[in-house]
Amino acid sequence: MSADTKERLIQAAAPIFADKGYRETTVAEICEAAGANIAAVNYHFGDKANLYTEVWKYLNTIALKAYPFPDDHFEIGPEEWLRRFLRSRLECIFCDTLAGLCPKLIHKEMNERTPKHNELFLTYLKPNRDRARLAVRDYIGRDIGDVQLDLLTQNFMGVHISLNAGYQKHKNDPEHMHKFAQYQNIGPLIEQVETFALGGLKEVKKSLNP
Amino acid sequence: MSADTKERLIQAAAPIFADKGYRETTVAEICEAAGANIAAVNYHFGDKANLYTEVWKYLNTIALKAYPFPDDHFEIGPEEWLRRFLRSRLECIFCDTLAGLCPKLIHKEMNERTPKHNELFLTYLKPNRDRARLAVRDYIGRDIGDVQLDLLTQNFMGVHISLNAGYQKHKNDPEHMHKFAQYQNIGPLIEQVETFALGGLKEVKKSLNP
DNA sequence: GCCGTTTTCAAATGACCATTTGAAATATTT
DNA sequence: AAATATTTCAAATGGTCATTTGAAAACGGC
Repeated sequence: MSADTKERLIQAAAPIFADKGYRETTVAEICEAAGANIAAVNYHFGDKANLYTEVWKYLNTIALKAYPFPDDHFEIGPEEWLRRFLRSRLECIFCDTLAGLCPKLIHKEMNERTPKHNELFLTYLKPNRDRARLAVRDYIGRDIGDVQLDLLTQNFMGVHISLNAGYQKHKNDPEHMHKFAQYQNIGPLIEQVETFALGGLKEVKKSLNP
Repeated sequence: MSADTKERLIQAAAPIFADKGYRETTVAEICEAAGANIAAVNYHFGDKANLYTEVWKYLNTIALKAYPFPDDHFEIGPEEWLRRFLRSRLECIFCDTLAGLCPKLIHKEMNERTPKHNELFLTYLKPNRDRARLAVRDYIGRDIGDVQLDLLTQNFMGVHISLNAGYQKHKNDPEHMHKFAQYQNIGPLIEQVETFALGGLKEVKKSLNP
């Protein structure tokens, strides 16, 4: 059945792309994992790059459903929004369900210029950054230059991004395995990260006092 | 002259590897840039991977000389050490001399598993992380679990790492060009980043109060 | 159960690239 | 300057992959 093979290809490709990135993943191994013929990817998707964007769509939908973004911050205020945003990112990174493949895929993409990089960046990544920037601006609450705001947003976002990078890097490393993954109660760790990120913002806010 | 060609290859390869990473760089283009024959890399270095490690050695030496690490922190104290460490990393990232290629190369390597990854990581990256971890531990100054300390170190290091990633990504992007690069006076920006990173540490320290 | 369409398949194609080869050129030694 | 070692060179080799091809198989409407 056609639709079935197409779905199987996406589901088989997702963990492989997330594990090895775009270039290191071969069409052959995806097809093998999906139990499909070597020509299946080109038949169903045209080429490897299109399958890759389908995998993004697939994983992003799953992750967004399991770890939704907080609503806009007009009600809860920017600080609480930032806290919830960060928490949902961290929970997604450290979860071991399918949704966890999404941060993994992002991590791989961030440092590889795949054929679809710009499209993916604009569709899936930039909007989040822009929303966070808005919240950071409102949190600071006074005049701050564009460059300074971009820098601060980058710092804030960098907290979970670099955690993601470190986690992906060491997750399967026997020496580091114990670190976060097998830590039963991840809640206090997440709180510590929140304290760090919000603490950084707080000090910068303080330093901007007139 | 032999030694001459060898040097030329390293110097020509450095900016190319730093720009495109290991895999995307072809031996052919390195040789062309160096004005050498296609066989020169294999003749002088054995293979592409060995040339790559030579480039690491070359750029690391240059960067370390221009932006040295602070001395051990028994005299200046851990907070000042962390501040100086961060500052020297940031200055290196934002400089536009040859030394700036080193963070660029690191950035590329971090997310690509080159044949020499483990060796390079252990030689050039891990020692810095371990030194920073020591300083963070002394800064906190009281009992903190291994996992918590690793996490906090990762957060602190992540500040400049993710800044490096963002900077490398957008440096040549016409829309973002203005952000940091053409900013004449980078000092205040660096101070803001320091405030963020040290502020994060400070809050975590505070939250650990008995 | 026949016919047009869709999907699968194994084998071929062609592009890209690191590395090898062996001869020619250049440098070094005596 | 002859003999030897080193370095350069253009062309060939071989491996890896994405993609194509055209025939076979499965499917769906009638």
